[in-house]
Amino acid sequence: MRHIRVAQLLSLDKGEDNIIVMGWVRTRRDSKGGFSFIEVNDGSCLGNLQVIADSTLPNYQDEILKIQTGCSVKVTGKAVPSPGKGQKMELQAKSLEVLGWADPETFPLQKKRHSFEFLRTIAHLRPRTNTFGAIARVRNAMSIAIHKFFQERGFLYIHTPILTGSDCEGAGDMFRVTTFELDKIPFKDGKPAFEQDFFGAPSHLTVSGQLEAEIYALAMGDVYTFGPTFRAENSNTSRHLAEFWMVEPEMAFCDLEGDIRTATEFIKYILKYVLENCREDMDFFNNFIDKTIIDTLENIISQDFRILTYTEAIDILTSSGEKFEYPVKWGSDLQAEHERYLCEKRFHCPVVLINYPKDIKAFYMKLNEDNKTVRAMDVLFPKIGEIIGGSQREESYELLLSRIKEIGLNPDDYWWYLELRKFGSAPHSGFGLGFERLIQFVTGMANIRDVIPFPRTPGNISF
RNA sequence: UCCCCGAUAGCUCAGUCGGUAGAGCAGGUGGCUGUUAACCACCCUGUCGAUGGUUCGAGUCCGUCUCGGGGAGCCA
Repeated sequence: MRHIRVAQLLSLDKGEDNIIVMGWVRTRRDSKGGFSFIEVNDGSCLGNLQVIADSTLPNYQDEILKIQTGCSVKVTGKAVPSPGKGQKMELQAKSLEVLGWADPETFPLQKKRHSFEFLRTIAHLRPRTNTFGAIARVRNAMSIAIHKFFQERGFLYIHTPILTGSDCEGAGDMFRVTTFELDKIPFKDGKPAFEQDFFGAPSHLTVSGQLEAEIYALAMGDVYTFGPTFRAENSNTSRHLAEFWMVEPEMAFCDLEGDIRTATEFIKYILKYVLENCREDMDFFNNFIDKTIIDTLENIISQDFRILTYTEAIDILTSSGEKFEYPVKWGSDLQAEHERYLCEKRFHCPVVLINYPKDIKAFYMKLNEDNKTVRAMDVLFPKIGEIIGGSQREESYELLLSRIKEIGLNPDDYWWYLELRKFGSAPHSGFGLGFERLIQFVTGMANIRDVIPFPRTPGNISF
């Protein structure tokens, strides 16, 4: 007896006896010829295994005829080439044991299509659907591809902290972490007495591992982080989560051009990996979610990304003749409609925008010689907008210090970050990529809440 | 957080001019078939999101709230 997964069984090139398969029933069809077809899925692949259960099985009348969508079963039998259409192999059951029943009156999943909104309310059951099974497999493959890409290039995987004492990372509102009883917080001089809290200081969930990654880049060379990130912003969109996963490479002795090269190669590598390793799931997305998704991915792999300076982008937008709701002006941030015009209408490919005005970018970005712009880079994708944000970092102690003061931050809070520029400073660059946004792009899924198993958004922490 | 749209059977939705609700799917029963989103017939299914108001009468009109969707902002 050999327990194998459905994916393995379906790819057998000849029959094999004494096989055990375990999984969940998707549908049952009875033949009055004296047997039933039972389709079993075990998550190993999109396709179901067709099990043939003959009426001579001892529990045929009592159990097998009562099997419904959702039951878990253990099937022992012989894998044989299927005489029917639609599958190469099938399993002739010698025994079929129901491990867990699913009352059809109350089991919420049906054989028909459900809305994603409904499935979100049953996140404990939605991975048993075709779409969410496919997403889980693609998400897994993309995670592996991320590690493969960096490991093949000698990057070191760094675990940066989830809990942070720096409340000034500057990338948005943070979740507070405390062990205080909320109804009896100790106060001192009208403020919470943080010195009595667990860490003895105000503490938060991280909004980025970048600053810590820089520490390791300036010791190990090329490093990357890949982990959860938290933003307490009240964002209610199809592209935002309060908890999401971010990939953040950081490279020593690397300038903005090297940063762009890595980002471009990285994205293409991931897309290629998914197309090569998740063909069945990608065909599914292409058929049922977005009819152009495979073409789109193949196009992006074969195309060069368009690199433009912020100033060039402003010129293109102002001379485009296009009517925008928000005016285009040098010095103000580009709106979603502007980014969409560049990607979708003008260049029909991903666009890399560089050299943004310093006032609309973070303090740690390296100042250009013009003293007005910084060595920033945003990678803009059609439909989903900004997917990567990165920059060459300011490596000059004096310039970084004056930038920190200029925007009103306290240099004491950044003492260790500043010291990196004092002792053996070196040019270095990095970027952050929103993992779920890339999954959205790869699968064609419209809502980011459907590409993470358990989405956290304002007002939603169930499951 | 702002703008727009929506909430009706387990699911997906229709519901006209204000007159106490319907279809498909699912489920049940029977039939049929190496079937494969199976098919055919019959049967069952409702706090019309919550709350207040207008009205003889509200799923329908008005106010408030909750939740969801699309867009915007913030960003990845």
